[in-house]
This record gives sequence, C-alpha cells and structure tokens, in this order.
Amino acid sequence: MAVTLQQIADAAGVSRGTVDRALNHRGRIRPDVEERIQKLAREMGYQPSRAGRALAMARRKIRIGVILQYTETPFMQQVLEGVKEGKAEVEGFGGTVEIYEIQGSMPGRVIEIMETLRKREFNGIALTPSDDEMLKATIDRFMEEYQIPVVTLNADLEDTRRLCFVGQNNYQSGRTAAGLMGEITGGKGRVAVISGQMVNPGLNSRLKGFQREIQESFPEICLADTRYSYDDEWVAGKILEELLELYPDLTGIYITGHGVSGVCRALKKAGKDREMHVVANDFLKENKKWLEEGTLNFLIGQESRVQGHAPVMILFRKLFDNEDPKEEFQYTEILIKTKYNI
Amino acid sequence: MAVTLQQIADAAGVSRGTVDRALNHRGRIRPDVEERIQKLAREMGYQPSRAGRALAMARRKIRIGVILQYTETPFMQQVLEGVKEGKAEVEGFGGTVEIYEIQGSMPGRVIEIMETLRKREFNGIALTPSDDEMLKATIDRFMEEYQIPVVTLNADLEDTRRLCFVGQNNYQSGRTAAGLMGEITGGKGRVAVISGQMVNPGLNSRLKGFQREIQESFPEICLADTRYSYDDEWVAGKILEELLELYPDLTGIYITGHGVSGVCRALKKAGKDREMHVVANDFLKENKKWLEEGTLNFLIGQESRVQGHAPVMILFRKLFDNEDPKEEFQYTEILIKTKYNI
DNA sequence: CTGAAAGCGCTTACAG
DNA sequence: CTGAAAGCGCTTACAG
Repeated sequence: MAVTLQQIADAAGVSRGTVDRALNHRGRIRPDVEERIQKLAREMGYQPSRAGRALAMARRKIRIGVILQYTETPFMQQVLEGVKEGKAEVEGFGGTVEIYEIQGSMPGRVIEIMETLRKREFNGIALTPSDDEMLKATIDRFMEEYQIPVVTLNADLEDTRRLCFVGQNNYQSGRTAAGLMGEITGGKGRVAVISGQMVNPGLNSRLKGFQREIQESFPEICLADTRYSYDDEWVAGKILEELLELYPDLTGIYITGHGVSGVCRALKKAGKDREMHVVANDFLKENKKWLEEGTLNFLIGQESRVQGHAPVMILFRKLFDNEDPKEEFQYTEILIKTKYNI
Repeated sequence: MAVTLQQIADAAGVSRGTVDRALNHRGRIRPDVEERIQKLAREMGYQPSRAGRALAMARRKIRIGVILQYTETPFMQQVLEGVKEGKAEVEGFGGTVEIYEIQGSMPGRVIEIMETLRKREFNGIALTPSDDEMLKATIDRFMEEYQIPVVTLNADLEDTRRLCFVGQNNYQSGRTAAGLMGEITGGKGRVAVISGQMVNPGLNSRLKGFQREIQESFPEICLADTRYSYDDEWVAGKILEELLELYPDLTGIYITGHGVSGVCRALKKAGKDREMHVVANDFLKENKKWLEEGTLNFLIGQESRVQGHAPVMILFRKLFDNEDPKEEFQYTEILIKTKYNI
C-alpha cells in the first residue's frame, strides 16, 4: 500500500497542507518542521501520486505548444506522429498540447506563433529551429524573460539557452555510414558522396563525419568529390550517371539525405544496382523499398517518432514535476537497417 | 479545455453516474439513453481523464506481478531495469508492481509464485516462461478460470492462451546476422556458427534463420558445422582454436549467444582478431568492449529494457483501460550496432 | 433503470 | 508559519 500525504501528516501530527509545503519547497513553513517532515517522508518511502497531483493541478493548466517546420516532408510526418502520441499522454493528465505545422522553413512565422502562445499563457514550447538570429534571440527571451522553457528538436541551436535538444548526432551518423561502407567494400575502392543542399547543416555534419572516418579508418578507400542534388530526385539521378561515366571503377555511394530514389533508379537503369554498395539515410517508404530490393545495402535511421514524442514529455516533466532533463543533448539512437530487420 | 463527464451529463440532462454507465458499458441503463449519450460524447470529443480514473480506481487496486528467471545474467538485469521503469509508472497511478527474481530456471517456483499472487488477489502477471507442461497448464488456468491475464516475455509459449508475447523474433535475428555476414565477407568463404546449449529454443531459432538465409542468399558461402559452447567461455575459446586448426581458410564466425569473450580472446591470441569477420548477439558490457576494439564487426541486440517495460504497461492498459494489446506477437526491434553507433 | 453522494491523493486560495 | 476546506474528474456502493 503506497504512502499518502495524509499518512505522513498523521505521523507528523500536522496537516496535509503543511506536508505539501515541506515536500514541495513552497516556503511559509518553519525550517525545522520542514526538515522533520522531509526525513519522515523519506523513511516512510513516500512517492507522490501523479494522478492526485494531475487532478489537483487541472485548474492551473499545463499548456504546451509544438511548432514544426517542413511538415510537407514524410520525415516530419513521422515526427508529427510522435508529437501526437505525446499530446494524448499529456491530455490524459489534464494538460493541453497544440501543434502548429509550417510548410517549408519560415522562422518569422515560428516567432509569430511563439508570441501568440505566450499571450495565451502557454508554459512550454518545442520547435524545429532555423539558423536565424531573430529566432535565436526570441528563444533566449522566452527562456530568460518569460521563463517559458523551449526545447529544440531534430535540429539544434547550440548558441541559445534552449532547455535541451532532441535529435540525432549527425556527425556520428556520418561516421557510422563510413564504418558500414568500409565493412562492405572491404576497405578498398572508390566511393562518392551525394548530399542535398550545400547550406543544410545537418547534412554537412554527416558529410564531415563520413569523410573524416573514411580517411582515418579506411585509407585505401579513395573518396571522389562530393556532389549536391539540391534535394531533387532528377538531379540526383543525373549526378549518378555522370559519376558512373567519370569513375567506371566506382564501388560505393553514400547518400546523406534526399535523392535516394533518383540514385537507385539510375543505378538500376545502368545495371549496377546489385554490385554497387550504397548506404543511405532515413526510414521512408520509398527508401525501404529500395532496401528490400537490394539496391541499398544499409539504411541509417534516426528515431523520428522519438524526436516528436520526447520533447513534449520533457516539457511535461519540467512543468508537472519541475524536473529538468538529465542531458542537454538528448541524442536519438542511430539505427541501422538491412532488408532483414526493417 | 477538455470535456468532462459532468459537461456531458449537463448537456444530456442526466447525472454523471449515468454517463459513466453509458460510456463504460456497465449495464443497468436504458439502451436508447446509452446510445444517445455515447453519440453526444463522441460529438463533444470526450477523452476520459486518466488522472481522474486513476484516483477513483485507487480503491480497487491494480496489482501486477512480474516473475523473472535467470536473473543472475547481465541480460536479465537489463530486462529488470525496464520492469522497474514500468513499476514506477504504474505506481504513479496508484497501482502496485511486485517483482520476483529467480536464479536459473525453476518452472516449479514460477508456478508457486503465481499461486501466491492469485491468493493475494493480484490481477495480472508477466513472466519469463520455461518450456514446461505444468507451467503451460497453469498459465491456461489463470487466463481462463481466474481471468488473470498472463504475458510472456523474452521467450514465448505459443501453445498456451497467454495474452501476448513481448520479445525478439529469433529466427529473423538469425537471418539478419546472415545478411550482415554476407555483406562483410562479400558472399564468399567459410563460416562457422558457435551456439550455446543445444536445448535452448531461442538460440536454435537464430541458428536456423542464419543457416537458411546463408544457403538461400549466399550460396557461395560454405557453412562449417555448428559447435556448442554450453554457455562456457572457456569451451567457446577451445572450440575456436579447433576450428582455426581444422579450417585455416575460416573467414567468418556467428555467435548465437554466450561465449563471445571466450571466442574473442582466442581470436586475439591467434592473431586473427582483425581479419576474421565476427557477428555476435546481445549488448553486454563485455561484448561492447570487443566491438569497440574491432574484434567484433557487428553486434545484434534485442531491446532488453523494452522486454521488461512493455509487458508491465500492456497489463496496466488491460486492467486500467480494459484495452487489449493490438498484436499477439510484440516483437522488439532487431538492433544492429557497430562501434560507431553503440 | 437512474441519481445523489462519498471518496481517491493531491494543490491552492483563504483564514487565522 | 499552520490548518481547514474546496475542488480537480472520475468510479462505486447505496437509495430509490
């Protein structure tokens, strides 16, 4: 039978309210009484009931806002699912979660929504950031001036005071890809990288991690120059054709982001889809298909649902239990999939 | 603002109790009223508050028992951590979770504990089973006669009426290992398998999956005969020495279960730890060390914590929300780790 | 078949 | 600094 506040109150010879003040550091209590009650609670193994607390706090509501950019992409749709799971969980405790979806990238719109949420007395915000000075300043203002915690998800803004970040360690993801490429090529041959936009910091980190690890651990692998598909499937395919012509001895390809289908189709057309070693990113339907067909050897994933779910729950624990996240960088797992464990 | 029972009651012109009866199919209500209220609740977007329900149900307590065998192994210790997470969660809702640890395998003891739990009015049990006729009969009796749901974890007993199973698909795990082995050996050479006990059904499934997939997808790989270490590190090392002598051309080793350290040490001693391709199972400290050193190429894991956490939460949802698990087979992810994504 | 009331474990104004 | 009381959203005997 779990210990309740009332039982501690009885044992201490005080009222429930006093025990509450002692255990939750609310002040307005004599220090020696506070200490005595805390000790007693510890001895009795008191664990507060989340249900009781949730119900009592239903008046002063917990309101969490989630702002997602690039929601037109399948990847963000997966993140969105995770957010919705968190929403259901929080609302079961009497809180509110509102979700804002932005197509493409619009940092100005993110700021607007943040201000609206503040006026509506929301008390926590999770968002996918952009590398924008105004947005950075706004995040800092929310954290410091308004005491509204902000969690970044999927991408980070390290130079802000955001509560924490939930997402992948892209550099490490790139290194993982290099390790896989080294294994399947036997550490030999020529390997090319196809990336997305040149300005995408996430993809650049993967690229850097990949290059660095290939150079250090597989010195016999010759890296061809990196090409950019600008997130266009057709361009990606075109790049592949050029690479095949330029380097008839090409043995491996690493795709940091978009363009997987373009590359795979072109490989198939050239009759090289079996022999070429290909490592790509993200568990999208299309990509899984290429993995099952055997065109891709490995697919690296990043727990998209967790990236939506965890930020909501971190904010909830902060607001409900006043519990800070243990880590500033909440890196999601780097998942490796073959056609067998998809 | 979330809709409450009271609001529905007001809108329907009935009492809270009546709405409760309608929404939770408790009977003792006129069918037309029940239907009208259900419709109304749907229209108003009613979502029951878990906090409210939890508090109200605190009287008729939810009691869940967890019985783990082989708790002396590091793997089961990880499962145990997951169980404890579930315990904390359930107890925050006013329930109770009791954990019973058994060293080694003692199906008789499992049955004893089950009976005790029944007498103490527990209403859900999760356990690691053994392939034992008495235990199977007991599980069926609990499910049918006493209406106490039982969830099997880590290993399954398919021919019982257990509510569901949480654990790895071992056959698929073996196939995954075969896929990895094929990739890193280039689909050529001679590969040996070292397993644990001949009577371990889990390891046998992995073995079968591995053999089948190698034969089908990598016909040029020659499978040496399977050896059994009887879960002994020293024996495992001895086996490796023999294999190296017998097959100087050995290129790959798949270890289905225990014995990883024995094999790796012997490989290192023979100076073959770099060139040999080794795929092993389970994220144990020792194994991770061999992965980081580069002796192991891949480690396959099975979400040990989830195997502890999920069964507790499945029982909780069954007892608290009367919600059955969606799948009879709750397979945990087959995780692939290299030294880069550990 | 339906309603009124008590109570689950907590928090929060309000008195004192 | 401390206590008594109301109330959060539900479930559950108990009356009728």
